[in-house]
Amino acid sequence: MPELPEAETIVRGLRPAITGRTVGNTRVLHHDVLRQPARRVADGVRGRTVQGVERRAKNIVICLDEDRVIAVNLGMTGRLLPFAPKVTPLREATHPAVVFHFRDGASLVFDDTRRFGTVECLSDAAWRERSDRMGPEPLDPGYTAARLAEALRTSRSPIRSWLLDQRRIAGVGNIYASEALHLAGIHPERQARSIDEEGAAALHASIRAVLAAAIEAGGTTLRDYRDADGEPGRFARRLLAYGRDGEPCTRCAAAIRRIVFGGRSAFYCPTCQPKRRPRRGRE
DNA sequence: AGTGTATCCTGCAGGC
DNA sequence: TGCCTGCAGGATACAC
Repeated sequence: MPELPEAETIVRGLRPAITGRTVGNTRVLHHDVLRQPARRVADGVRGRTVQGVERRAKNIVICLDEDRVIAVNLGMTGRLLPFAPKVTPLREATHPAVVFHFRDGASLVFDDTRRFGTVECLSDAAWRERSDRMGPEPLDPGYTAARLAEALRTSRSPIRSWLLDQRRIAGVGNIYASEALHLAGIHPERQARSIDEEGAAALHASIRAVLAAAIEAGGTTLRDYRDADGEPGRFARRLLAYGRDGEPCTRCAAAIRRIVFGGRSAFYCPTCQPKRRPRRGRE
């Protein structure tokens, strides 16, 4: 569920809520969200203090002192809910999977209905290695249109699939892939390498614009997503393509279509996003 | 290097 | 009301 803007929104809310707090006991209610023994997580975080909270792609990284991080991937329905001292976290969460108790009585709950999310305790080096395998951050100032164009040049995969591949670009998921392609006027099934410099520049600008606008709006809530304060995002009503099949395109009024490939739905406007590259100049 | 399929899980909407 | 099917912001493993 949560893509880059949702993860970013959570990070911003979490940072002031947990930075400076020291972890005490950890309670694991659902072991399947861990990728390592519960003991290793509990021992790895106990006694360590939160130095900061960061985001990488769709992951939330809680940085502890003494060379440790808690890396959280929210999957489809994951939430990270901080609670103040004296609040009973298990009474507030609906599907608690892991509870981190801080020594001052505050707590942090990883709550995940479907439990596709993951929680890991890693050394800084192990996390860096993981992070190095992920593609560039689209909002990074160093991520240029030329860089995107170059990366697209050799790939035969459909651009929507390309955008979802976290090794090629970080943080884009199914919602914002559809939105960015709609804004850029590119059909989701177009081969990545068929997109020329101009198209890549449009896509680059669209990806950044839609991600930035979604962060500004606190993310997109379709059903489950909530920020660290439990609030839904406000970007859902600004979606122009995702989930709008049958509705008129806001630009040309043609009906938005839904197609399925790569096992997932893609939404696009058949006229604004032609499958063949639009011809330039005279016929 | 691609694609399709299945898997992990729960919940909700829609059809009958 | 109940039962069924299909669908869902992700990631990965597999066969072809």
